[in-house]
Amino acid sequence: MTAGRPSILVIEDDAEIRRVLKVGLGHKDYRYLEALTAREGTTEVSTRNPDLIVLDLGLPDLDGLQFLKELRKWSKIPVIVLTARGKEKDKIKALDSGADDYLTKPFGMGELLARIRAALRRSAERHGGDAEPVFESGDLKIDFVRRQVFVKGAEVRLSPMEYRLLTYLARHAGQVLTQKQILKDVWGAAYVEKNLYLRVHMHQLRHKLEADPAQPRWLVTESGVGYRLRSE
Amino acid sequence: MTAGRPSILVIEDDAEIRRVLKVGLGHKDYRYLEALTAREGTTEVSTRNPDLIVLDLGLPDLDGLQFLKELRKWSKIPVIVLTARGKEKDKIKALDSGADDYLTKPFGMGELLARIRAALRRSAERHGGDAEPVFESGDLKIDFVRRQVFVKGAEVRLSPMEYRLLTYLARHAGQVLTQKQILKDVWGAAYVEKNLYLRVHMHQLRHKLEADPAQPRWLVTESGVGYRLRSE
DNA sequence: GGGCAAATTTAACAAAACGTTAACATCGGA
DNA sequence: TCCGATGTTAACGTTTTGTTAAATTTGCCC
Repeated sequence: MTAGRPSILVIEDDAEIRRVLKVGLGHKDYRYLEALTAREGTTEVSTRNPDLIVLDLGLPDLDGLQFLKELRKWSKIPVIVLTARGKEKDKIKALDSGADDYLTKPFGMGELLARIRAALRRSAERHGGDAEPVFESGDLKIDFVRRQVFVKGAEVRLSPMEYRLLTYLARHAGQVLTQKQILKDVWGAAYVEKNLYLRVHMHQLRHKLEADPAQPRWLVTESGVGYRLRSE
Repeated sequence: MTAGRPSILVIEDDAEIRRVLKVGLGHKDYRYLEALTAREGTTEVSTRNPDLIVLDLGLPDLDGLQFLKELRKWSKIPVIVLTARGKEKDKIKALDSGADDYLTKPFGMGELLARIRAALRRSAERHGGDAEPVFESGDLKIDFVRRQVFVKGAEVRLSPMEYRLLTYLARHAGQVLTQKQILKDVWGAAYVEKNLYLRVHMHQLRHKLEADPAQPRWLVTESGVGYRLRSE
């Protein structure tokens, strides 16, 4: 909501986790809403119009994934997904279905709050409408108009593919992107299986942009999932 | 004049008026081009890419107004319209359709020349952004008013095409321009596929301007994309 | 309008950049 | 310690860009 505090809808069947989240979120910065099932979640979303959703993938009635897919047909509300450890497949499927970020249980409240802040910030920028003509984070700078990339003020020369890949990551800065998503959007739908392309080009980008390519500061890999361009 | 004069396309069916304009325009300051019909005018525009158009509204085949509307879908070339006395309605419609100025017949040559100068100046300003009369970067200097180019203070002779290409790059200095963009704006819309023209002329420009043409300092290529004139 | 010089357009070929691929190394979790 | 996922490197083939010179067109003076 534009006025007052942002509202966060938690869709979660486990009472213990709900209790923790209610305490952690509802106190001062956010308005806390909750739903115990996907069905209930759907009505909550359409009647309360929350600013962000925290969704547990292991729901009793309807699969959380199914809920997400349905939601994405008509809404772009940011969704942070909670998964049980080891359910890597579900996590990736959720991201591919339009989730913005994920957290593996058990998680710390501090981390969840940080990810909520990041997602809300990205969402606000998206709504700001005008696509920023430059991206800046630390000493990495991308000028989309001039098609130039700088590290510490010095221009870096990128190939067409490298530039495409980097700008794609930058436009979704801070967000986890699955390998499939990246390949689909940067190379094209026919290339979703070509993970090697991504590895090689990511390596080249790190080589050109990172001070220490072995310890990347911006182009971080989310093992088992994909990559993320860290912002600031 | 080392770099060619602005070219003006006159679209006019009346032979007498054409004769007057040819004498008045074609003599020294401008290159005179002509077309007798709107159809002919369209091909002239797309193949010769003139700097300005003088258009008679009373054409035999297609209405001059119609021509103007079609033209404005793909080109911003300044157009000065000629109307017969009393056809006020047409005049207004022409301005609404994208004409830059108008003149009522009969008109004096002096007035037409003044309006042409004004329109060309406005057009140059539009393209240059700021109305800078000179471009300077390192020891490369372009005087847009005198149409002269200097390297380390010594004047360099450029062909008309070379000059057009260089000034186009200079007016977008620092920005990467795709081959298509350059071809469309420098050669004309009919030439967007003629990449070879661009390669050859770029080579000639480098030969004339760069200290080491193999390691260009200003006229850099953005592989897979296009070219860019680096500024300081 | 003919003829000359300059400019542009072609064509053929060379060089460089790029994407793709394979083979192998390394890392991190079970 | 094993295995899958990710990182690294170099080579290959293709596409893009550069180079040169010749053919054609254009502008222009007479």
